[in-house]
Amino acid sequence: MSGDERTGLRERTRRAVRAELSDLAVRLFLERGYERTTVEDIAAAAGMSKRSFFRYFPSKEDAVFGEAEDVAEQVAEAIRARPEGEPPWACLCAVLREQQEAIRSAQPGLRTLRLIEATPALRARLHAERDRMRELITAALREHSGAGLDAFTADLLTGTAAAALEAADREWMRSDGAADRAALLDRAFALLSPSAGGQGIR
Amino acid sequence: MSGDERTGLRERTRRAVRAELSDLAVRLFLERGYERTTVEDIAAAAGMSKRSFFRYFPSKEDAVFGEAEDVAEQVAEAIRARPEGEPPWACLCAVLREQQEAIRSAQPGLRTLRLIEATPALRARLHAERDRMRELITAALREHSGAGLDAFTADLLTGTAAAALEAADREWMRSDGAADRAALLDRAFALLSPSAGGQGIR
DNA sequence: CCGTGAGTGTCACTCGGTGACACACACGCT
DNA sequence: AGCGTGTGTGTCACCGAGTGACACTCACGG
Repeated sequence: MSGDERTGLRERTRRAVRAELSDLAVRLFLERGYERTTVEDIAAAAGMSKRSFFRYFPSKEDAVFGEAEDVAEQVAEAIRARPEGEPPWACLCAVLREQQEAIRSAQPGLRTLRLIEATPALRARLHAERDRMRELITAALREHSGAGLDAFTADLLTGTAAAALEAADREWMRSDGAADRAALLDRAFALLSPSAGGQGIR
Repeated sequence: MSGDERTGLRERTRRAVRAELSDLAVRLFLERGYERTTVEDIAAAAGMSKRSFFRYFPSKEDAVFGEAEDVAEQVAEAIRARPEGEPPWACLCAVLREQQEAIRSAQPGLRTLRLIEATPALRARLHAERDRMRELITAALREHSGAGLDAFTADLLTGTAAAALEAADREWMRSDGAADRAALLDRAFALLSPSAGGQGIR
């Protein structure tokens, strides 16, 4: 190897091209729509061949989702680090509250989110991503809570937590990004835990 | 028109071919996997051309999902028919309990469900379907509950209900179809409504 | 017997995605 | 200097899901 200060030259240029390509792709999708923009359009606009596009992204969708660092691993880790004997729902709430910044920074911004929302293929992809994460988190939660937590209840718990996150996200989008996401998440959890004194979900 | 007893001859034969084709497709998918089975394989096995397959189903996926009658419309109707002033969560629980037979008879059976579970493309499609239904139901719920129910809470409610249904379904699949789905759904709702006396989710 | 229309096969095409090959360029080595 | 070698690239050929267009063939009613 040669002059690889920090992260290596090749890796750096590759990342730069990827980012530029992703940016370009999203811009074109927003202008002309996802379906009406072909991979060849993007490649041509970037001055490369279709084949080269696929050397940067395994699929057209991936140009939108870009990196999507695996925040699920981090959340799972945080769950395992929780005090033993803590009730699973409290554990989930606490971790999601703690990690919400990390979760969101790993997700697309408002304008990209709108694009995804409006495009069936991208929505499907987002769902798949979230499903994968939920599975990891469910496993971590069961590991944390021992034999007292059956698979059924664990599914229900993570499913409910996902609903809270999603409702908060949707409300945030409705407000054009103006709403306080942390406060929304708190509100969602409060509604789901009527014991806390609120009027709850009922 | 000619001899159209009941539903019309053409319509009947069309339905019959569709059903046969769908059956054949699912069988092939289970044998050789969804991705490794081409539309041409299915068409050939059914003695028709690829083009004709697409005259019966708009896409390969649709051969699996078949009819999927719109049960969401029915559920929305049931929500609107509920007594005025009923709290939204109670309304949701009651309607989903009442309609669960209808909901399930409109959904694929165990073996098809497993196929879907194992195939990313089909999972995505199922999610999309469920999303569409959830939107209809959310709208109906807001209509039923008047101005007291904001969009955020409505999203949270239907999202949570969806989590209950999904958890019940997953447990049912885990039990190879042996579990009592109605009882599972009741358990899920009970866990989500700790006020009822159970230990709840916390 | 003749029209009409629905169902079909065939062909050509688009678009996402993959494999194979050849070329160019930058590096490290002797 | 010349030589490999690895990495990025373009090109070409291909597959599979869909779509559009056109021609054919039956079964039907007139």
